Amino acid sequence: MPVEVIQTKRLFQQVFEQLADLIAKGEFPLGQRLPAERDLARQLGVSRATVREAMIALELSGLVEVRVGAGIFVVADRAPPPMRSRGDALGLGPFELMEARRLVECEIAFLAAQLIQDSDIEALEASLALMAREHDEGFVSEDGDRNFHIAIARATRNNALIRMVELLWELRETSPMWARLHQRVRAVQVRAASLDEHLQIIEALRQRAPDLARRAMDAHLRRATDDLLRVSEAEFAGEVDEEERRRGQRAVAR
Amino acid sequence: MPVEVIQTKRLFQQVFEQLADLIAKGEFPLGQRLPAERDLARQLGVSRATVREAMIALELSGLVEVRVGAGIFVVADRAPPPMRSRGDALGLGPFELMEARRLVECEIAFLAAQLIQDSDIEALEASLALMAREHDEGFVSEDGDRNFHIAIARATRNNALIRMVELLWELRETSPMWARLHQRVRAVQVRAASLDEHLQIIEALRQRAPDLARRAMDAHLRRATDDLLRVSEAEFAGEVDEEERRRGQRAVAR
DNA sequence: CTCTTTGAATTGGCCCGACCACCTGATATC
DNA sequence: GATATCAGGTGGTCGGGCCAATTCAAAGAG
Repeated sequence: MPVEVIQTKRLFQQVFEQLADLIAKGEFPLGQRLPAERDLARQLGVSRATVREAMIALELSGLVEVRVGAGIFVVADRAPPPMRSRGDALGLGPFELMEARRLVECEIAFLAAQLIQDSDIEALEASLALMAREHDEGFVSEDGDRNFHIAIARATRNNALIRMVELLWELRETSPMWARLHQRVRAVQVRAASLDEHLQIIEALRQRAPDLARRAMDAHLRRATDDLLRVSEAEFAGEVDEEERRRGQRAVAR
Repeated sequence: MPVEVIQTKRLFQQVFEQLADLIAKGEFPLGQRLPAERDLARQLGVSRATVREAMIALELSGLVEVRVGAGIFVVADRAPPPMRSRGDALGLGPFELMEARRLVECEIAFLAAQLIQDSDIEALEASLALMAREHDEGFVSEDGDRNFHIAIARATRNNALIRMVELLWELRETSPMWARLHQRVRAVQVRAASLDEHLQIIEALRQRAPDLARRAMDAHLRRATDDLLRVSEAEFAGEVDEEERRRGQRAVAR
């Protein structure tokens, strides 16, 4: 027989949910001060410590702001985003990522070439130097690579674009297939080629040549996709599903 | 003279950060039990209530798991997403958003036209119908618009691209300038034009015409940017800073 | 000897009352 | 009218206390 789920939630969670609900329903309008902790505790029939714990949860959720000595104020009426990346990202394959990167980073390079400043170029060269150092030491972190691509986005001075490139790298870390595939790619060592391609991208940006920058970025990402594809064919013959495989080839052939 | 920032952080935050740091550094390996709350309180020189508040923060961050009667266990060694959207998004302007949308959504439309299936087109028509209904009733939610653009991304079958379009709409909601600007745009009513443009995009996708779809999407987003620009000139002469203004005009003229 | 029971120790959950530093707004002062 | 002052309210922190859940080893049953 199916058993009932007993009130297993901790008190502060119940308080948190109730308050979050009231805020969402507009019972506590945006900007308004919540009742004092002591009052809430009395009204809810719990101790002040419990209310405080719920407040910390509300604060971490970005719903309220605590102003010492003044009170607790509503600063948002709903929790941010459900953070869909968790669920969705599980089925996210390496070629999806590369396809998305080619789609946006080429255009970002195009735009960056029009807006880049000398200080940005210095940042790019620093990232390249980091990659070179990592390469020499055999210590292959991806920080250099990541910094490089984010630095280009930064050159557009567009926070939305920066955020998007960051998202792509965050998604990569949640992709289960990625780790294994990319480990193989690193073993095959293509870092030298990658370094050279990055250098060409920098050169195009330095010349403020949008079309050239876009082409250089496209070539870079296309080769990276090729490497992934080759490795996936060699080592993971049955594991990469058909749709993914087609995506990889389409990305190359398009 | 530059003043020092006083230790204004609340105690539980300091405890939280210290513990999160120790966990990240591997001092408390993954899966291991943390010292008892009472012990931590004694070692840290704070009260148990403070430690408990920090624990709640750690738990909400997904770093630890509380098992009543057994102890508190490390379940992850780093916070999931840096959730940069908060900080960055504050300085995020409407034209940044539109620039980013034009950059990626045009290419997405191009790709979608190659991969779209009949079921996707039905979803698009449903979104359009929702928009039309919203328009007739004067009840202008943005759900229809949002669904429409996400549905196009969905037609690419690429989860990374879908996630990116979702991100752009999430960012919009955190943009302070956006709400005010867009409210004005709605007042000027351009919904009818928007509906027609959406229809043309659907038509291009139905014909599986990539270039046409890209152009239609570009025209749509360009007009939307134009409207924003016009409103910002009329109503917020001094409030939109110069960089933002240039971005808007560049986006139109490019 | 193995398996079960049981109970003491440990742990987190929750509450109480108190004190402090800080913020705010009304009051008193100039 | 502008400014300085002060009392009340607010969150921050503390220490102590009791309870329920968990654990695990010792005691008991087979």
